[in-house]
Amino acid sequence: MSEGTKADDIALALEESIVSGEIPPGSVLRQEHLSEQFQVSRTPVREALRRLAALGLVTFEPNRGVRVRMLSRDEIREAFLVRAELESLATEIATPKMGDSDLAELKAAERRFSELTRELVETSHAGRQDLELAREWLFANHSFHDVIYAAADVPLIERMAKAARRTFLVKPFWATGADLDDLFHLNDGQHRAIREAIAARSPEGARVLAREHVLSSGRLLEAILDKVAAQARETTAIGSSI
Amino acid sequence: MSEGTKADDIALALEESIVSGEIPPGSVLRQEHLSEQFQVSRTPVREALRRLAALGLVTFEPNRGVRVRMLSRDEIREAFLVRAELESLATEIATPKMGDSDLAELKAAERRFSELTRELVETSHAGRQDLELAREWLFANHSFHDVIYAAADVPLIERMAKAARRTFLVKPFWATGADLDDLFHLNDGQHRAIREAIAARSPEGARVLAREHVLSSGRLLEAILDKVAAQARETTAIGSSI
DNA sequence: GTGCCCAATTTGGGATCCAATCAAGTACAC
DNA sequence: GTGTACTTGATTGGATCCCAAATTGGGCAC
Repeated sequence: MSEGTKADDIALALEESIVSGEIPPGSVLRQEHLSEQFQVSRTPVREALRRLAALGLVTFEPNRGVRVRMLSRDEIREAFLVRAELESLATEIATPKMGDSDLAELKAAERRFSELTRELVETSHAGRQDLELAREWLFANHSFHDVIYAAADVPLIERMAKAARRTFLVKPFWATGADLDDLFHLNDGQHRAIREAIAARSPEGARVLAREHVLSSGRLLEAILDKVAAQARETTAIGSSI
Repeated sequence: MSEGTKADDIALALEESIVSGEIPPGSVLRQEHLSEQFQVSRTPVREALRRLAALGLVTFEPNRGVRVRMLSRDEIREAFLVRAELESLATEIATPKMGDSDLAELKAAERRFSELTRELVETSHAGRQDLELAREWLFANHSFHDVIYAAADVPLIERMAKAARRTFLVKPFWATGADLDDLFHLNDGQHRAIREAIAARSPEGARVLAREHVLSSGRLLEAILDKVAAQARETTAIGSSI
């Protein structure tokens, strides 16, 4: 439809669904079901799944099916380690290359992210769970970093960093609470620091800040996962007492 | 045959052929031809190709075919930048984790690589072109680094670094000559320096050395490519005068 | 030489079909 | 009741045949 082959379209659509949490980790993807859903035969579906498998988003379990990968805590931490490394490199490379318009774009992305962070925290305090807001928030975060990738203009880094970034699932992000506000706002503030270092033409400074920022994002995600896990345990406990 | 599905087997076989230079960059892979070659139908062949495409080894050109990617100088340089970054991280992580047996293994790999480097340089001086030797040499180089990856025990880093490493094609490596000996032996010596830093339990030192080593490997490869290009120009000039 | 049209390939994809495999249930022995 | 073997149903991996659309490489007129 949009562009290229059906297999590509399906792969992209599935990728979106998986990253956004619409299809939860651990699910088994039935070929026939997908072929109905996308109104195609099994052939392009299977090709799309092969692609996702190569990207590490799903795993083939021969004769049993394709399962959406479930990442362990270790794997998530590793993904942030890798991202920290790649992103600091990208930032270093991008710094001397960024013109005024790039910096303006960066500032706009920073501002949008700030707003959404505030919204997300408020919504969360109000006890609501807004998946769409969480998705936008995550998207805004990515946008900020994408400006840097685009300026660095090293496709391989961008590809790999984005691959590592797919561990950053949307789903848990409505599950915040007062005790995480600091982490959220820290995360937010770091964007500004990075931008200022870039504007000050300090590749080394920007590099160090970018690294620290990604690692700190990782700690935020881990804190959120802990919280979700704790909530799940609580729910289970209540459930079992009924 | 070996393990898993046919699509996986084919993908692995093709990957080997491409990296080893048996299938040169720029070739178009015909589905029917491959299905005859591997004695299977087009179905698993196409799935294998999708996987290779996701790994970045080939590109789908809709309705025209699948082409083995041809990397530009820029892309090759970028791949080494990324590898330098990932490898220095892996080395830092691996350093405190490596036991005596790991260090022994590393030393063995280092020694084997030294021998093959000597052989490769000698063979090259004698004017012979031994593709099999070049392949072994490259394999020995990879083995050294693989010991470190294994010790670091971070699968994501390993996967990504190996993806970046596939730019390191075997083919040009018989094309050495006297003026590259220094680079070859420098490269060789750096392995020793890295191992010694690891043995001295200096993660930061090992990290810096690993980074410098990969970047220097990149310079070696670029020098080789220049040489090959120069030879090709020469050959063309002679050819055109006939 | 340039432009245009046609035929041959080749791909993307659909529709069927089948063997191997696995999950789950069932029967059976103990 | 528990453990084991058998049967069954669902699903996958793959083969085979099919066809429309796109690309390519001429040939042919001009």
